[in-house]
Amino acid sequence: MVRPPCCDKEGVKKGPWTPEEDIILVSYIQEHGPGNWKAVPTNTGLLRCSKSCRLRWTNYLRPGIKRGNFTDQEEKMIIHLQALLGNRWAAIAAYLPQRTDNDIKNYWNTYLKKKLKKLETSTSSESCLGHDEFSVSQPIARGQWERRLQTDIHMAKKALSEALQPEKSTSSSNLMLPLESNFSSESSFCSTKPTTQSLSYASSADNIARLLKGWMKNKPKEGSNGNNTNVTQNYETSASSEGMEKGSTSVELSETFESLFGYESFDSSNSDSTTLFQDESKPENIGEIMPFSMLEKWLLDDGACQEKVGLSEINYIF
DNA sequence: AACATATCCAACCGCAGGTAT
DNA sequence: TATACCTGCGGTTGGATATGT
Repeated sequence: MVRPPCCDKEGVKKGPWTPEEDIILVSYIQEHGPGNWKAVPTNTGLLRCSKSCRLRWTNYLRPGIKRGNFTDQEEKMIIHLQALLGNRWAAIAAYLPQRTDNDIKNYWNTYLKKKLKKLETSTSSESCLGHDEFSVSQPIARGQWERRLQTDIHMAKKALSEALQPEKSTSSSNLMLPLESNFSSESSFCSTKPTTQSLSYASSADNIARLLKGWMKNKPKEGSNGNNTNVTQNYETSASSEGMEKGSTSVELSETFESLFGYESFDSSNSDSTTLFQDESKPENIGEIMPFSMLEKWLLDDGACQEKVGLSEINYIF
């Protein structure tokens, strides 16, 4: 069938969003909830296509998005998940609920890929083998790759274990940094690199995010479509993250990590368990992508299990 | 200081899958 | 069943900024 292009209409604005447009969009979503994107430009008067509105919301304005400064744990998660899942950024983003697929994709393309390549080059130079990070099918190179992965796995496990101990979780708390603290902390926000544009506009986004705070607390009214249920749950979670900041308990933190790494989190039948994954992403697909318990074990289990499970999975990829 | 080059990342594009009619 | 529409995804682009010469 012939599909009309989405954004080729005249009078449809393209390019960067202005703070004013953001406020209009956020105000509208605040009132009606996300979803039914087709109606958004019409109802708001925004000269944007529905797709652009949805993208702006999901990638930038949506509450609970953590920006900049990927933590070590996040970085390792991305590396491992990319090795397991390939360039399925949405699936990877499902494991990092505070990050958007776009963010992860950008991070991978602009930083991690180069970093891994550099690592691989330095490693390969030792063995006088020329190959990039993805051509590790050669036995010798793969051995080196596996060793590095094992080290990474070990470090990730260690970090996660520490994260599960609230009193020690200062660094790992970044993994679940709540929206407000994220924005309120200039250092955490702009520590990756001082981008003046990002900073200045981040302030706008910050303000918009704060506008949403009241809404998160008051919970948006039940939407007319099915999406809103999940989205509402997501905002509840955001609000609870806010609670974490004001006085997080070990139970909350543990639950958060259970949500992050728990198999039950993906059981759609368990509608009562509100998790960070229950947003617009498709948790039910994750089970299809791979057995999540495998990854769970890989990252969290003891060494023996780690090597058996993790490496067999990695070998499978290669 | 001026220019060239590299880097980053928000946004766009096209395609695919799901759903409604 | 066929068609139209909506939404989500991954790849790519282009403008802004940083860095090097």
